[in-house]
Amino acid sequence: MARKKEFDEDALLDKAVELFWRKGYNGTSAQDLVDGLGINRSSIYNTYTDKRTLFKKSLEKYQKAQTGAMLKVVAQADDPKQTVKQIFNGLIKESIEDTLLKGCFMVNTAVELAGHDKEIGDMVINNNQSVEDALTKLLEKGQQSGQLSTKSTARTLARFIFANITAIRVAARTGADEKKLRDIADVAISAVSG
Amino acid sequence: MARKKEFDEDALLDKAVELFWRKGYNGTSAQDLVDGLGINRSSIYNTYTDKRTLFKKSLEKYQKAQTGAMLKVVAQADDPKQTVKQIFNGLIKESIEDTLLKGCFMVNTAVELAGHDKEIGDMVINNNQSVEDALTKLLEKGQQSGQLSTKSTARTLARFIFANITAIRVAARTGADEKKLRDIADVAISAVSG
DNA sequence: CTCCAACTGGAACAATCGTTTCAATTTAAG
DNA sequence: CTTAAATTGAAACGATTGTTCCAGTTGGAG
Repeated sequence: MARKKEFDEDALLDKAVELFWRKGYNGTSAQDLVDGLGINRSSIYNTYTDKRTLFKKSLEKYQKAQTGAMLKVVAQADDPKQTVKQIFNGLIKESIEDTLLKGCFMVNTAVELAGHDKEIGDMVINNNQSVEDALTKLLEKGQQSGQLSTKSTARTLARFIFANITAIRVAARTGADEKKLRDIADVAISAVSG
Repeated sequence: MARKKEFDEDALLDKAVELFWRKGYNGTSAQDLVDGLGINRSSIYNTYTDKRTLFKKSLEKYQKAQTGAMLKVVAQADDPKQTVKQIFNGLIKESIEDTLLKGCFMVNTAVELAGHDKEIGDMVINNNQSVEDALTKLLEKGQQSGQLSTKSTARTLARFIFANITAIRVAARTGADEKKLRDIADVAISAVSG
């Protein structure tokens, strides 16, 4: 047999996520990847085929982590209204700690590529649908327990909550301060409350 | 004296806006500009200095048009709640007619560049502030007439409305259908209603 | 020790990037 | 008609793009 793989593909992918997340697909050059991943140009190409493939794998990894966390939160939620609040609190905390103004990798990709790259656009759409579905389940529970507003369907409320999450992440990318993000979250939360 | 300017700089800028809006700064090449503007490479450079300057002028033109329209709507508003509804209706109409999935030039730029180009980031921040201010005035009027909720300050509500406008434009860029956009707008409107 | 694959370093690829330059042409004003 | 500025076409710039290739080196399994 032969030599073992020296680098941890998974850790490498994390670095790629970081780069693409911060500077986007077009903004990240092959040289940026060589510098940022810390492995040789050749190794990048024979491990990940090409830049676009690496980008797709990075986005996929990010989305699995993100949707995974969301599904976990929803599954464990015994107090849906409190869970919604926690989701926003976590988001705001992340955002104000995000000094590099990365925002959300999925939102950034949606804006940069979804319009002219069908395959990547579909990844974004599928992710959005997963999150919307998870939020719908969460809000349904809250409606059944009388905690949340029943003036709209759970799905409608889920789309609204998802929209406000998106908006907060866009605002974070422009460096909006905590107060602005808090305002958005507060009104959004009260809108879905009974 | 000498020859007159042959092309209409303003009409040319509109074409540049269109290009940058659709494909972003990094996604639009000098060649795209030559093809899209329909004038010579040399003419582009001696009229607009360089690509980045042309981009800034394009963004500036877009923002003047956008903020101008918003200020006009707010100034003429005698029924603030109805005006908010009209803003969302117009937005949704624009979005579903936006078959090229352009979204909003300002939002796209915020996501692509605001994080790593300070000067352009400031243009985005200033624009956002103008829109927020205009919306604040509008919502104040509605609060005074008892039409709109006074559970939050007008500025807080304005930030919330602005956030939902942003979210709708991001969603539009991924090709979201009218129903999804409508859901967001409806809950947002009811959230600011008394 | 040998073998073979993983990996490295670096050169090189053609293509495209943004930009500059220049001679030729067009057009309006004097 | 002359003059001068506006505009064009095309070539060329060096830099960087994404990608490939290959000759070495490394290191674990047989």
